[in-house]
Amino acid sequence: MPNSVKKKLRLQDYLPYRLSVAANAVSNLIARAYEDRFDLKIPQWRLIAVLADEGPLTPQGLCERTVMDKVTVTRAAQGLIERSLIKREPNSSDGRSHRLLLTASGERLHEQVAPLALEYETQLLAGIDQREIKMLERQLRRLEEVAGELSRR
Amino acid sequence: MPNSVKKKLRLQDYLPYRLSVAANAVSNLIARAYEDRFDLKIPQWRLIAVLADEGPLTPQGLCERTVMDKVTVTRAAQGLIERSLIKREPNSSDGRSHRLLLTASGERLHEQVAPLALEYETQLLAGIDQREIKMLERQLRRLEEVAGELSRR
DNA sequence: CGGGTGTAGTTTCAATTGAAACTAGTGTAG
DNA sequence: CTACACTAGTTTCAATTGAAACTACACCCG
Repeated sequence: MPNSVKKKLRLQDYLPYRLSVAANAVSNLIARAYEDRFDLKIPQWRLIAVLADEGPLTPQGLCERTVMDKVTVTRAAQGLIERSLIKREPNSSDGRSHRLLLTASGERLHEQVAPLALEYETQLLAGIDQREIKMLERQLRRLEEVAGELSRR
Repeated sequence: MPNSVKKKLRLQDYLPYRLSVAANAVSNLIARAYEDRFDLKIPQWRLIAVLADEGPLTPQGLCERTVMDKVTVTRAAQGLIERSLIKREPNSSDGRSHRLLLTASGERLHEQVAPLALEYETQLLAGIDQREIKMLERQLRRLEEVAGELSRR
């Protein structure tokens, strides 16, 4: 593109806008589903998903894997502990920290939520072919990375 | 895919998660830029962008075009009115409503923000070819639409 | 060791959000 | 007309968010 061609700005076609709108629509859908059926907020659901997938982790580790603030992790964990879906164990290697892990009932809950989560994903992606899905995922990761770099300047 | 193949759930590969993370990274980047340089919040910037593109609109019209709540629009507009970037005119055809439009200084501000906005978009999409960009946009619109439909049941 | 600097997690507080209540004007049916 | 149901926009209130302060422990240096 010759750089003399100035693109006009239309919010409707502006990528950050489209991205935000799409993400909100999807988030709201899923948030309502988990809230209604399992009384889980999204941060709580994320902790459960990660703990089920990776096993015990410190809050720190959960922050990294969920890209959530440590405050958000603390609070999500408190809620789950109250419901005995996860529990704490001391962290022998660092007394400031602790390990969080699913209880048996947390695991059972996860076994219920996971299929629903996958079902939503399937519905959302229905009619998009496998190749495009891969590409979409790649681009989302790339956007995240580039945005991260730009903001670190 | 034979439906006996059960996909395992990994948060890292879960589309709604990736979408949310990417959108947050991009939003935060842009939000900081506008805030720092122009003292604009994202809802305010959206109003300006739409008014510059489409001319005077009612709050209602702005809700539709920005996919924001009417409360959010009211508040964003209040802030802009205080700074005289937009103004109100009575709506002759409906006394409950009014029209919002950019002032001269609002237009000047828009002329400053728009190039920055486009520059960010360019940076974010750098290295993705035109065809893939179109596809990404199409998929984001589709996700939004499907999510909307699913939530309306 | 003991003092100082750094880090993990929690708490506090102020800002942002959106649902629900509210206000004022519209439009229609009798 | 005028009463009633409805809609546009604003305000109120409670929930969510994250930055900053705080607490408790870790780790390094002399």
